[in-house]
Amino acid sequence: MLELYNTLTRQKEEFVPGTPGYVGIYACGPTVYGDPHLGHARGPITYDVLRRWLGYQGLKVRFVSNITDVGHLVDDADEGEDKIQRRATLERLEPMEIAEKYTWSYFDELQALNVLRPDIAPRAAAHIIEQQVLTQELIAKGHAYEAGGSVYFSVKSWPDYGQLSGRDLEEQAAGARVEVLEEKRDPRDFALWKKADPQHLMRWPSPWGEGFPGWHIECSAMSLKYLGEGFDLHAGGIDLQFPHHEAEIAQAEAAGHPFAHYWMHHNHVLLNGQKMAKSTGNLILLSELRAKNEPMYARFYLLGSHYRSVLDFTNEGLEAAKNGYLRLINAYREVRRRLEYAPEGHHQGLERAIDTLEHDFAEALNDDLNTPQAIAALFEFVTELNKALTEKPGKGSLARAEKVFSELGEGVLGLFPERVLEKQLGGELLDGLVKMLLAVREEARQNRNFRLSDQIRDRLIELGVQVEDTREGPKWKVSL
RNA sequence: GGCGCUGUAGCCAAGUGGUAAGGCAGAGGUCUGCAAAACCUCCAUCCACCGGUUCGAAUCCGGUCAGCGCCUCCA
Repeated sequence: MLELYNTLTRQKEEFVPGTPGYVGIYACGPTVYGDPHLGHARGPITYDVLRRWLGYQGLKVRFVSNITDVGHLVDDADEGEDKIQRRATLERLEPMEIAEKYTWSYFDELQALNVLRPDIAPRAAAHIIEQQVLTQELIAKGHAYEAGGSVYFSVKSWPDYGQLSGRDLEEQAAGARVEVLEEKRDPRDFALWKKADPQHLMRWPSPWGEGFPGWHIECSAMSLKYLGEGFDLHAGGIDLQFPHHEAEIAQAEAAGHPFAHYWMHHNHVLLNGQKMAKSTGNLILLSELRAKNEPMYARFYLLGSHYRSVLDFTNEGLEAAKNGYLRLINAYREVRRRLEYAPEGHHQGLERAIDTLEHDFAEALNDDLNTPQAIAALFEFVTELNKALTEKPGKGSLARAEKVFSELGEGVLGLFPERVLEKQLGGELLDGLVKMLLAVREEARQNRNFRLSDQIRDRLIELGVQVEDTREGPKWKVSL
């Protein structure tokens, strides 16, 4: 039984889908106006594990994650240049070229991190009609008003506003630091539709003149469209809790559409103790990370801390994650290798270790997606496995061990994609060449010509090939 | 100023009332021609600090200090 921390109620609750057997999840995606950084990966990886875990348990999951390609203004929700337009001007491209370019770089980086693609990745600009319809519903119900070609949501008309973030809006108003537009009836009101200035490039016709949608409205419109009223779970970064998610709820429910039942918020990745953000330049791009390291190290690193905790990224931490990851994947590789020639039979100790892992792993993930604890269970299993391996366990138990790696390690945590396992194998040509060199080296070793044998080994290491001498002869693999 | 979160070994990180998981690093050992991988042993009398509740607290309550986040765009 899965329990998740629900931001709405501020406690862990049993996760019960509205329709038995089916789960609808909406996760806020990025505004595509720049290269994605490590911080952008935390949410996708967290919710990736969630959907994989639900899927593993036999639930049919529909995972929707949007791409914001319009409506996000530079300074605040009411004024200023559109972020994408500003970037377009800078790069001398059409705004949609910018959106397209960074949408793909986002998905490319997530793919390298073994994050499954959303079932639906709706673009805000492709849902202008839906956003306008929702806006009209709000006007009709008296929760929104038109002013000067723009439409604003009337916060005062919706008493529940502030519920998700636990804010007292009366106090908020007094301390508001945003310059207030005169056309707004209340400083807290936010835009559903904005009139386009003459120089604004992204614009659409509407009942209120040419303009573009406000930032918050897209998520209400698209989540309702693809998941229906009262869908199961809405997720996103902790920074979106207010005002973005608060606004989403208000827009949907004031229009008469019951919204999400559960809310999940993941915490930030810090760098040098500070939040990673495009605006401050304090960040590590996923592309940089990928150029220097196997991206799976980063995925493993992120899953090593709980999603609701802040994670301060350091190179030492990444190094530690790398070494731990290697320990796990080495064991997985060895199991696969042994499976090819192991005798029939079972190994009691190994069977017991697998039972323990299955139990502990499930318990950990069911407790609000406690991935650090699930990984700890994996490590304990690997220690037992390695021990059992010295006793030449039979195929039956090895097959179960293999299954646990592929179903829990890869299937649920997404840690061991075939891509990485194949990378270690190196391919047919490399396999042939290395085996040839190792045969020469073995001959040298037989003749106790260790100078030559060590030279061959050292040169191979320089080229990224690791050699291990075992009782069954030399083994090799490409270092990750 | 308002709201909230965090502080566990050299580093990372679980644990929220019953006497400190796991990983990395480190030390010693087994195996090896030497390595590598793997295994074994060791590595917090103690959970920022001070009070309190309790038979019993890292875990609950109050306070102090430190760091961070949100309140404005942000994963």
